Amino acid sequence: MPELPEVEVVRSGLERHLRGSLIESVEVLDPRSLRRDPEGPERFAAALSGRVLADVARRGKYVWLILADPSAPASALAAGEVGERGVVVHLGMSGQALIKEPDAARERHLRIRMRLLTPDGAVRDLRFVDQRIFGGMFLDPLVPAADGAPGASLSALALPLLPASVSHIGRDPLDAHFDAAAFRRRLRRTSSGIKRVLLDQTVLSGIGNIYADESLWRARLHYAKPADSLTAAQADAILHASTEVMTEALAAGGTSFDALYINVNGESGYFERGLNVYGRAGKQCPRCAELPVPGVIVREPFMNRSSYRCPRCQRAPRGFRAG
DNA sequence: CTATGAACCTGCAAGC
DNA sequence: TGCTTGCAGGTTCATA
Repeated sequence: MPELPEVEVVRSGLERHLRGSLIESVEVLDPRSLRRDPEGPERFAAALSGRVLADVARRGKYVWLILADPSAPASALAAGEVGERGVVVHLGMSGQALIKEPDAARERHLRIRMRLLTPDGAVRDLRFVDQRIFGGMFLDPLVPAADGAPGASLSALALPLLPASVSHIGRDPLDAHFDAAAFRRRLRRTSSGIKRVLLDQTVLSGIGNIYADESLWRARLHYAKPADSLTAAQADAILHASTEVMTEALAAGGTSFDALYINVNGESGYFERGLNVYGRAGKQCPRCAELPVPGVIVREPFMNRSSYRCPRCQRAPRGFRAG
């Protein structure tokens, strides 16, 4: 469910609540949420209990909690002295990371609970709630970023590290070290449809089905247009559009269609009203609305899901056949 | 290497 | 009132 803006809303909320907090205990209520953890629930809980959280970082749709170095003094936190592992959190389609009072009612899909002691002495829960269990948590070693730049798109400590299992994920468009020239070169190397490329998290990360469609609408491009047929200007237009739409969505607290996507305090974002095509089949294209014959948004099957576009603004490439 | 498809899950809405 | 089908903000792995 969540794409970059929604995940960043969660990351910044976690950072605000978790930096410097002590993990007192960990309770794994459903081991399926630790499917990707190599050592299993008991060792996961044991490894985290008693540790302090130094930072919360993100690349694309992946978030990770960085553990403080247990042998370093508290003053080392600010200097970026951190432990060797991070706790990766991926929300999948329906995951939530919530900060709650410990006695708050148990959520229906609560999967993992961490009891925390905050630096100012409060006791809080970090709760991982996930209806569909496509997301999860796992412990992962931190490794140097390939380019030596900070491994995360955003975090307080600009560490040149990231979890090993996130290292294949490309930088996201909001990352200060995103390489636009490399992105243009990558597009020229493939004849895949542009939306397929935008959804490939190794090319650039953070874009999912909503923001792919919204970016393509803003750039007036059809999802099936071969990447290697795009001009440099069109490639830049996509990059500009995706950066713009995700920045706007982030400012609005993300996109929420229902109670599934919420921030760490349980609040919904309001960017749904900023969407121009996604989920709007049968409605007029906002850009065509003033024309004599306005375009009407269509929904088309694409990669076992849906694509939304305006047939007037986003013409099919030559020889394109739907389905 | 690229490109599909299936698998992993639960819940909700629409249609019969 | 059921029951069935389709659909949902994602990723990974297996098969052509």
